[in-house]
Amino acid sequence: MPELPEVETVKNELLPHVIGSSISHITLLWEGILRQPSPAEFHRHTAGQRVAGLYRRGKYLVFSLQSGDFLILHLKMSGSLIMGGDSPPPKYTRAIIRLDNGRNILFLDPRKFGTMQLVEDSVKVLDKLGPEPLESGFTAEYLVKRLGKRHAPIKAVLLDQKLIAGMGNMYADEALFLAGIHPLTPADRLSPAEVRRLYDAIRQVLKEAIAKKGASVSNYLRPGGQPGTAQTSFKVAHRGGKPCPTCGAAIERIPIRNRGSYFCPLCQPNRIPAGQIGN
DNA sequence: CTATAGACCTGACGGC
DNA sequence: TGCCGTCAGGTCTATA
Repeated sequence: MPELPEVETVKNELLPHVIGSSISHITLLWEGILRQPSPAEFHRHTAGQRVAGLYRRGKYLVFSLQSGDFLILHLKMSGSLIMGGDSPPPKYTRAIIRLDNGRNILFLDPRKFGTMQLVEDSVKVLDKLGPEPLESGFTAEYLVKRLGKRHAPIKAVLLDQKLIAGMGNMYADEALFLAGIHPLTPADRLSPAEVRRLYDAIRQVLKEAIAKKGASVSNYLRPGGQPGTAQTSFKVAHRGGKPCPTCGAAIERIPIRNRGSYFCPLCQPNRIPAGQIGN
């Protein structure tokens, strides 16, 4: 699942292929991928445009075009961007960004959740996101302040993109494990010391995952077609029933907000009195 | 403002 | 062999 480290890797590895080259045409094999504008407008405003910059914001990938427009992509759960040539596109290819250097960027997405949109102003799409967790706007003080106002389970709150841009299910589980915090703990019941531990854990988990080029647990592949390796060092995420690397206890999986949450019942003890569980 | 459920999608996998 | 339920889960919208 592409989260911050995966999108960061895609951006880094796509960068040398796109900067300075121009889009000759974007083929939409499944029109539903396009949010806005209409396909006709979209083609008219992307054809011939030079790519001036490529950025990541949260889990969004942003191409800034010579015209001043922004092409904004989101891979959601099953999307990946793969560099290709002229051979027939593989199954699940939903769009092809054709560049004038002969290279193609294939947008693969089996589950059709991914999106693409062209906007004049990126603010409307990106401004609702909270701070980047690896940049200076994200501080322990900020996290203490914001978590103190939220009573929902910390796991659910960590996934709120208005709080931390780019956090996703896998890395939220890993960060909570590293900080020794049970995922159901109400956010406003964490002590400042615990929030500081969580702050450090979030940044550590994301940095390590970027160094390993992201995690390939299902569909995610890097632009060159290679998998990332961050999943090999997961302690709890997607490891239900397997032994905790610290204490050996079986990793548990519980649904929180309809999302699988993996944790170690011994290393992340539940401090909620019986009867109060049941969000 | 916060919180939560449902919708959007399709494939892999396990049980019978 | 096939059928069914579960799991994967980011974000938007509606509702309280």
